[in-house]
Amino acid sequence: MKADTLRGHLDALLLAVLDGRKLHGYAIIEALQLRSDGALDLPTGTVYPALRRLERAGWLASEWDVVSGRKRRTYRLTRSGQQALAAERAEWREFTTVIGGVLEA
Amino acid sequence: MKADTLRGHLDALLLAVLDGRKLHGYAIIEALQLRSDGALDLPTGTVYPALRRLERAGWLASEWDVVSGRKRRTYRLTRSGQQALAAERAEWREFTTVIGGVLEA
DNA sequence: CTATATACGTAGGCTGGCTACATGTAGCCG
DNA sequence: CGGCTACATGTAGCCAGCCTACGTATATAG
Repeated sequence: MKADTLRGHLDALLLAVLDGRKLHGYAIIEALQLRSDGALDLPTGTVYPALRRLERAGWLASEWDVVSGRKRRTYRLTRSGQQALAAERAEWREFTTVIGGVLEA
Repeated sequence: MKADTLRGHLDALLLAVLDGRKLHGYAIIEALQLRSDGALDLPTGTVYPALRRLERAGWLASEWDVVSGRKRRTYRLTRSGQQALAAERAEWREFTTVIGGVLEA
């Protein structure tokens, strides 16, 4: 998959992977690998800044915890993050309808 | 639709709209509007440079003609443009499967 | 004691579509 | 006939957003 195609959909992926569960950054990267059968392997330099951005936007909340000596910042969706996720999903459907419609006409 | 989501899919759109017919730049923009029910309204500063790039890549060929006093550069798919379009379509299907799979899991 | 996996983070670069601008013709409306 | 809108092509430079490359640190296996 070309690298640039991800653009504009990163937020949706991060929100979706946190839907209904709390995960820390490293686990988010692994979860995305799993759910995509290895197709998505996001670098930390992409994911960590994005998570902080989403937190600043009020869509995620985080707290530190320590698991076997290692510090983790664990993220969860906020109420408004849930709404943002719903909006992102709607936009995804519209996007695929529009582009897909042109490609398969 | 967010502006940046288009990134990485523009070539596919342009190739697809030229599949089986010849069109000039202005008509390409209109054709994309039509096929997308108005959702896609690409600026000329996006389309014209992209067409020249695709021509340099060997995927399009163009020729000038004059219709009622106005000059038009009319584009058509080359053989290798056809192949590129097929590849773009395959990539689109993979892309939507991967991202859609994560969003709707 | 070294390698690997786990874990977080930032600075700066790159790329590709967009904004803004420049140019010109045809046809319509008042 | 004068101005406005639609038609038609094109470039220079900006900027958002993701990635590359780096830096830091602990736990566990061999």
